[in-house]
Amino acid sequence: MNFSVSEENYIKSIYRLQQQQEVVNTNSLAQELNTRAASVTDMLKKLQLKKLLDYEKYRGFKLNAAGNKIALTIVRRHRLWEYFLVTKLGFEWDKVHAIAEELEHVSSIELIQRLDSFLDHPQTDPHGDPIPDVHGKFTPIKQLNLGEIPEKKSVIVSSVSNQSSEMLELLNHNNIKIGTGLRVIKRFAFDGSIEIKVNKQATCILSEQVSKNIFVYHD
Amino acid sequence: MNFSVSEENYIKSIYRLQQQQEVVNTNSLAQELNTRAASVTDMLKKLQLKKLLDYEKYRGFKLNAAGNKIALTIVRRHRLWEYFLVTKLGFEWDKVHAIAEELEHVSSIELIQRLDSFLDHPQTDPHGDPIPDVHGKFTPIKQLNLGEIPEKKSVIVSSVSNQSSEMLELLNHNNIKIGTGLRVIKRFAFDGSIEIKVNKQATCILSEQVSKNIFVYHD
DNA sequence: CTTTAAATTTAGGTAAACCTAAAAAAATGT
DNA sequence: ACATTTTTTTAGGTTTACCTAAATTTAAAG
Repeated sequence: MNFSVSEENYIKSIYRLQQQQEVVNTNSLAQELNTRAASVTDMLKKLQLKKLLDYEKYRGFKLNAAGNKIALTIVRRHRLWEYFLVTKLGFEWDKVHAIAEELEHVSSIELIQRLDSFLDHPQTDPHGDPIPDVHGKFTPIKQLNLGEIPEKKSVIVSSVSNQSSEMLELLNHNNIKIGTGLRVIKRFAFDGSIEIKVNKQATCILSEQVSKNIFVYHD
Repeated sequence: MNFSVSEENYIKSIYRLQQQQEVVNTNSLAQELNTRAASVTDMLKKLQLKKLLDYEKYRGFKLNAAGNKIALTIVRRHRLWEYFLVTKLGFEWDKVHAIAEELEHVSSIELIQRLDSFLDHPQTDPHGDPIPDVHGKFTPIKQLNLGEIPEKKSVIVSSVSNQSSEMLELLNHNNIKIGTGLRVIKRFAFDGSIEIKVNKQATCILSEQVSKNIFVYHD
């Protein structure tokens, strides 16, 4: 079956929210998509009609197996294009999200197959997120939230969940990228901010809001 | 200014028709876009309002300077993507048109700049058509129509104007591609078909309809 | 020079994807 | 338990890009 750009964006956003909350609600999806709750309800009906969604009025909704599969092909396209933009065209990793957001809707199956080969079947995108294979399978990296790493622990940055330009600009400023080694020096109970050492060199302070969006794995 | 996918497709089609006819008419544009005359009229008003079009009711229309410039940036994007698909992803030259048709609407200026550099600033697309530069400039190759080449003349294929899969399949079958040497053996007055020798080897017959869509330059 | 035919535009309507405002259901506080 | 707040849905409207059918303009033919 074939989906409109709007439908694909809804599917992708529902998928993303499901990583955090088992069942998604109308308002959070509206916020995610920069639209209004009433518009979301309209689209939910449509996606339910197309049998991609488990949806009970007033009770929330989630993608079913079919919906999940489609979400994963969109995620796959998005992350392959991001990888292309960074490794082949030389974009900075914080500039690719918006462009990949457009490219991901070009739906030729052969295009994505060939792009994948051309890029030598990359496993993760420039933000460290895994790229699903043709069947939607991927090995999730067991990631820990930087906001929960205790003092004196050393870790390596694996991915960043909030990919806004503002967020990534801040990370760039502090020389933090995928693969960077971090060590938590001090944790401030007052506001949840943490002091960290970056690559065994400079130290910096990250707000709780920032550290919650950084995922890491053990050194 | 920013244009919808529909607007861009109209602009591109008007540009293409203008290569053949100075002033474009509603019906031929409707046919080109696989839509109805009434829909075309709707869009003409819109494009005129946006000051991209010289349009006189019932009298035909053409792109003005602003419209032309936009057409050329779309053509540039389309041809760069076609070049990418063939040289980097290994697509056959007759399979890329539809995909480039989607990719061309991704509008990031930086994307196209970087793609152009990545491809080493190609001058022509896989069909032999010149790729306009950032300013819309390109050097048109002086091309002759194969349908008008006299008997016993040898020429080289420079481009193909009808890029339908069917047309290109036929050319592939006869081993004709950009750069192929052709010699007109005989011209049949009855139906305008011609007998040609391909690469000094096999001979084949091309209908007038086909030969009219092949452009060549002197050997 | 009028009649007919062809091309084009207008009028009015549809579907997709949005919106605001009001109604309905669910959650919350006392 | 019931009133209030929050969340969600419904009702009805807008815009874009289509459509058909009818009216208008231009071109062609006798």
